[in-house]
Amino acid sequence: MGEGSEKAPAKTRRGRGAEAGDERIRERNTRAILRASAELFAEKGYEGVSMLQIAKATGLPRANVYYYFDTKEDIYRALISELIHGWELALRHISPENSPEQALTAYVHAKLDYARLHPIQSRLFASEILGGAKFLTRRDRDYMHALTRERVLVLEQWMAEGHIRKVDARHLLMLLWGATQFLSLSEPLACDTLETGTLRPADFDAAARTISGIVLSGVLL
Amino acid sequence: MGEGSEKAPAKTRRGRGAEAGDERIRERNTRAILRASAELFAEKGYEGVSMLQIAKATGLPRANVYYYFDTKEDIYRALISELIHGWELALRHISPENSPEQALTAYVHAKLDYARLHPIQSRLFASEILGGAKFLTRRDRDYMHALTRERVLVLEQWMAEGHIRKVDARHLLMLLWGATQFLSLSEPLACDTLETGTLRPADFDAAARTISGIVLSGVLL
DNA sequence: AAATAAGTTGACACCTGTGTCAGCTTATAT
DNA sequence: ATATAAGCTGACACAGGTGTCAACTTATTT
Repeated sequence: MGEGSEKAPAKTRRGRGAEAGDERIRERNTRAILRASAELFAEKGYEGVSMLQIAKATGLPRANVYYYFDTKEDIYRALISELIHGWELALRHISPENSPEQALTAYVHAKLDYARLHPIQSRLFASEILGGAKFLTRRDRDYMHALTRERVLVLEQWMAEGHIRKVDARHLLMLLWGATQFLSLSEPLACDTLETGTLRPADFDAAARTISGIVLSGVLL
Repeated sequence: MGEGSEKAPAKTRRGRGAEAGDERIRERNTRAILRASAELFAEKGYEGVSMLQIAKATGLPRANVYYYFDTKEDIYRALISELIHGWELALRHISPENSPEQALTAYVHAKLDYARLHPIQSRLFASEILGGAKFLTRRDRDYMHALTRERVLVLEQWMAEGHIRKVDARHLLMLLWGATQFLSLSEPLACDTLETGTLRPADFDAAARTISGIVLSGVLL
């Protein structure tokens, strides 16, 4: 609905060696807004967050946020379009250049590392999908679909070559997605289950080992 | 915050044999409101839904909804407290009376059946957890925790007896939760991946077979 | 130092949402 | 038929949300 109207600041270089930090106010504030709003959106969903909340969390007056983003939707969309990166990064490990063992282990660990290091992005992505993926563009979805299809072909190749058991490659991928997302998305349940107050790196590590262990001995021949 | 103020209708019996349907208006409308609002909450989250939307979806004027529920929170809480049922139902299959094969297969199928037959409840539950489980009471969480602990003990028993491989039982449970939830929670992604417009029973069946197949041959000795 | 562009802000107009209430209609009991 | 309770509803007061704007301040250029 909103056109991506970018206000181009006149980028100018200082004569002297640029002091770190206080240059490019626009860049800094834009990032701060995105950072703060991601957490809010992940927790409360798109409608659950007001511009006032975003402004307060950023430490800016509300009207100032509007100087950088025309609408709340613009902020949300800017966040969403960044999210596919993590998805892609982990999936790349499932490649014909790796052995199935390497590939699946690396994938599971990469996915859980991402979940541990970027819990907010993980939750925001899940929240967007759960809400019907209404802000993902067709382009984004097509791109994800293409990525998925490539991995399906890799897995099916391994099956044809007798490296792994013949299962539905698509459902295997979804099993991995679901299993590797659970920890960060369902943090309250996971904490209750693990009888811990907060998820520690060791918990992610244990999850990675359990998941890759079970899936590997489940599919390897 | 809101006290559970129940307006007790004077339940009276008709003289003649009660005609089906048009008795107990209160019960019928209360159910209609819960039914309609569950779908909305699941999709948009608590804050994303207005009483007007609920009223429209129910087919009642807004003020009439307030006749049955004092606040929006009351509606949401009424829904949340029903959700643990599905959780519990599937978990019961993991019992010392079953063999590990039976138990795990039955669990996976039960969980996916529930997801297929009650997609709205599944999503609502996920949405509540993702949002931080803010409306689950301590009692609810303790109960779920107790249920989980029992299953962990069953699994560890099987490990001690040499029926299944030694893995972290808690993470095995979470693997199952995550894998069996993915299909209905991430419906848009699942549809893209499976190249289908809507999830059909066959898709749930394929998921159940893939998940139980991989996990079984992953943990059985 | 003067001019210009970038950044900041309080206030405004407007809309949507919540919860309440008095008074209405319909059903049930006597 | 009349009384009483259950159910329904339009209108209201209030709180909070969105997006805009003119005027102000600060930075950068010339």
